[in-house]
Amino acid sequence: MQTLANVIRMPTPLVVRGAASAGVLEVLRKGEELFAEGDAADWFYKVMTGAIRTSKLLSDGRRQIGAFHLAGEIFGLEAGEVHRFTAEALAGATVLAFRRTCLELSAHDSEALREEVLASAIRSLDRAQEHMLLLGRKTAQEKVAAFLLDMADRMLDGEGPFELPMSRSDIADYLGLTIETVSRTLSQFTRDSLIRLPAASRWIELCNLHALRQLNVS
Amino acid sequence: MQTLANVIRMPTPLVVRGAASAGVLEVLRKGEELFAEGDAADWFYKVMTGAIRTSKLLSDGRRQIGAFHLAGEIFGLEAGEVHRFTAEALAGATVLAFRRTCLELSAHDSEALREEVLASAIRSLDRAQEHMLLLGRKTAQEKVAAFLLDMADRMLDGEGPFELPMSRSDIADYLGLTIETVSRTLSQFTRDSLIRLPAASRWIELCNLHALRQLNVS
DNA sequence: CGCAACTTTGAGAAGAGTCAAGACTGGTGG
DNA sequence: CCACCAGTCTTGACTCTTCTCAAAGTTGCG
Repeated sequence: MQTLANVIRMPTPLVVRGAASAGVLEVLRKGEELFAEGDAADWFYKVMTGAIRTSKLLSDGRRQIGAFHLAGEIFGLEAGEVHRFTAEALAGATVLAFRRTCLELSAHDSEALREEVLASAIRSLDRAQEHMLLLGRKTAQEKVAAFLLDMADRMLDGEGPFELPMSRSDIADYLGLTIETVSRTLSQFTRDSLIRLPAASRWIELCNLHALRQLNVS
Repeated sequence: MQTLANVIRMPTPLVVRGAASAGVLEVLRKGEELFAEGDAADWFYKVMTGAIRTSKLLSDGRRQIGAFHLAGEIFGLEAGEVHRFTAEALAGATVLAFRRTCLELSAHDSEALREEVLASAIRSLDRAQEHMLLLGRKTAQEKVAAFLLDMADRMLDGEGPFELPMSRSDIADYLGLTIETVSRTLSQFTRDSLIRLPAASRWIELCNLHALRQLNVS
């Protein structure tokens, strides 16, 4: 189903100025795919609102989510001609799409965008390094604690419960665990009073930051 | 022992033109550290000869190697003021060092270097994505098969045995396994005639590429 | 309200880790 | 040139974390 996204992209693109340069705004609904592994990589994107997951699939269905991108982050830029991972909206999201060719023009129009893109690529690489350490060397408890602290840090301005934008399955595929292990670990954290799960399963409150940070070794 | 490296680095830096821009050549001996996690990130590097490993350590000593960099690859560029991982030479290696400030000058001198750096960052991100999939979702056998095929592809121009530049411990820390599991998996591959280990433990020959590629799911 | 999708929980299996010992390699010095 | 030693690698026995399979409990959307 291509609704708003296409309407906006095709007849008369809605060009937004600001951020860094000109871009085309796209509105995505929950679960909607922005691009898939193997698609031509003519565009790259910046998250305006909502959250995007980027993932890779093995032929037998095993999935690894490489990152959750929140507002302000740039993603989808490729070295080759095609995208090397899939990007989907976690819930509703809006993104600004940029033609990849923008970067190739040597006009200094694109100077600012270019710098933003390089900085963003380096930050993504940083995050990827950190995530490889988590995937390769941390225990299930450490992984879940790291994830919760990271999400709270990025989504929350202070204390209190907050709503995770992703399912247990997304969390599992991000942390290299199964949904059962994620669920069991959250239950254990609840029993140990590290967190509270107030009924609706995507809401969470971190109660014992100190203990969570101890689990989140570094 | 600081030999050529210091001679070159200190009195009158040997400036090399070519590649993309000016750089300072450094010679590293086996195991020598180029920079550590937390060091000021005033320089970034391009591998000229040999191989470099980049890694992160947890406080209790667990280590994750993020990448092995072979000739031609750029690494060590950071978003912040300090390096977020350690870089060490696997065996002897030479690298070209660039001042990070090169990139900040808007002169079009640095245009070409800048482009090379962005391309390199994107390629690194690509590799990181692929490696996260391996770390999070592949079995020990699949990890080792993927590693062997990748190394053979990067180090070898065709058939025949080749010498891995890294120890079992490096391989284990790269694949998120223990050295025992790496060793057992290589032994199993040998029993199954997928590879041959001709005495000297770092030499290896891939005998059954077809079977290895089947293990290396994608 | 009802059903599909998601989440939790349990029991058992298995892949990879740990601990321990022995073999091999490669470099050093006699 | 050979012997020795430290470091590296392999192998074995056993443990344990996490996965798998199964079922019951929730949630939330239509």
